[in-house]
Amino acid sequence: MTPRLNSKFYILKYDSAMKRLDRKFFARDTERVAKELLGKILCREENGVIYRGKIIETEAYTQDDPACHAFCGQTERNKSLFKHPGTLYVYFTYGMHFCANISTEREGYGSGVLLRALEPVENINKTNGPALLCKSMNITKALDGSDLTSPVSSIWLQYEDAKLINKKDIVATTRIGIKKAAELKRRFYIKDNRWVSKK
DNA sequence: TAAGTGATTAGC
DNA sequence: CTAATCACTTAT
Repeated sequence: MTPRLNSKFYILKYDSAMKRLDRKFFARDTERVAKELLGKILCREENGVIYRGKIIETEAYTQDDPACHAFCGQTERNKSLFKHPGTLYVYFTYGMHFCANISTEREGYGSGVLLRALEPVENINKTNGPALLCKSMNITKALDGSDLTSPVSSIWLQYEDAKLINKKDIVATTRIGIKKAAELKRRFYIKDNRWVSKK
């Protein structure tokens, strides 16, 4: 598979396909995926425009966790959390906001990582909160169920050779905006990053 | 600290 | 069916 230099379209498709994080990355322990997503680049293409942001804050949710949307089992709303790892779960809340998660572990088990904040990289600006980042990239319910690992998906994670964020630069603390299981330290962010959502 | 805003879900 | 809740944001 070699890109033809005279075909812009072909190069774009080739480039995108080769750079995407694959299913194996997501098919692991949810907390581990939440930590390793820090520093990765979330990409979204719409109408020929590519939006990019570096993930700098995440939260882990597993089916055995009372704060997880999947805790009471699968419903029409949360079904994407149960799909194969790397599936996007977008939900609508407070009558006006969308939030995005990525399913983890294995098919049939309801778990995922909430994307809470990005550091702008390309064509986005206000991204320091889970609903703000969705707004900045126009992530809506229409994308719920998307396979982030598919070479033709309009939303994906860019593969980066860069090293994982050093453990000493990852802060692990309590999650925001939940009442149940509020003591669990399943929120992770890159230390000293100015785009971390405010408490 | 409270309002805005409507889908989702649990409980009759 | 009804009512409470909600992994948020913005403006007081």
